[in-house]
Amino acid sequence: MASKHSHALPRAAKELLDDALARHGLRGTRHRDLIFGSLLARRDHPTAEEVFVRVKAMAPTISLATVYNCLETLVQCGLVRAVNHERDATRYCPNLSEHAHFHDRRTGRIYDVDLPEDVVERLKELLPKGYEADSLELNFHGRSAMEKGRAEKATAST
Amino acid sequence: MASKHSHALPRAAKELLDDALARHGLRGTRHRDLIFGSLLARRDHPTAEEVFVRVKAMAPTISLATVYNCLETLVQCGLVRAVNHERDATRYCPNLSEHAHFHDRRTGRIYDVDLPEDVVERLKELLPKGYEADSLELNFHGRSAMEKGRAEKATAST
DNA sequence: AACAGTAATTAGAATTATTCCAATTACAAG
DNA sequence: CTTGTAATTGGAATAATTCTAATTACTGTT
Repeated sequence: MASKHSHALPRAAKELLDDALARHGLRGTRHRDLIFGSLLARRDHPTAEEVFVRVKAMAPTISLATVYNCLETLVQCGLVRAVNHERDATRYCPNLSEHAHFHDRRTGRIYDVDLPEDVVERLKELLPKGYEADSLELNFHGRSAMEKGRAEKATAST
Repeated sequence: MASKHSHALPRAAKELLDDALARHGLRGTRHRDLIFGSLLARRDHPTAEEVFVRVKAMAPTISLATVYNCLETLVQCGLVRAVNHERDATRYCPNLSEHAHFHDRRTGRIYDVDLPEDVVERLKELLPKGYEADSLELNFHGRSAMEKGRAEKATAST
């Protein structure tokens, strides 16, 4: 049975979160903990709605607005990345390392793809002078050939 | 003074369009001409609304729905690319060559950045096996240092 | 030129993700 | 325990886009 703390933040994550919030002059709250925790517990790029239903299990009174607020806060603090694909609902993933995304056209799932730092640097060299990129976003689109409809290396998403 | 044909399609573009439409079993129409023409005439990544107002000058009765329809048609035919940035309105650019986009945070403008074929190939090699990408999307985010608020090499956007 | 069949266009309603708002609640510091 | 600020809330509001159900325009055929 899932205890009230099945998604409790590991000590390290908790510190990461509280530090980041403090650095931004924001408070640590139960909802922010829960939401960050739910993202870490299941790294499948959920939408705000999906986070909402997951988190409601542990905080039944939470509102969707709060989920949006908290997610936005986490993004601002650099702990979470917002991932957009066309006009679909924004999805969220805990950041940690630089990576690209692979969008499977067939299933709609999103997979993380490791993106080495030196590749990022090389890409930035494509920019004509005068253009300073502080970040970049790389998305692949195609089909992943998975035998049993299950992810192998990368993390799946709805 | 702008004549009724100030945005008339150059012969080559007209052929490109009609061929692409024919290949997809679609008809050439005045509206499709106008919209494709307006994109080519000013390559500044306009939104559907912006295309709407531009095209209304020459076809005052055109509806926004038609603009959306035509843009979608052009995208399907591979003549135009839809560009998304976060949750902003989709912007459209005539395709022609493989390229990345640079989003200027300050102005919101989008610039095209040439993306050599061999770089694309190299990037696809980042994918673990089992993942077949048929296309990729590369977006830079940052600030462009332009002296007079005017584009130098790349094409500006609203 | 009239006809049939399909495709394109239209105006406006409907949808959807997200943001805004004004009111309440929860903390944190003095 | 007050007081100020930040967080949360539910519901209304927004904005881009899509859908719908007609109408209109072509295309190819007689």
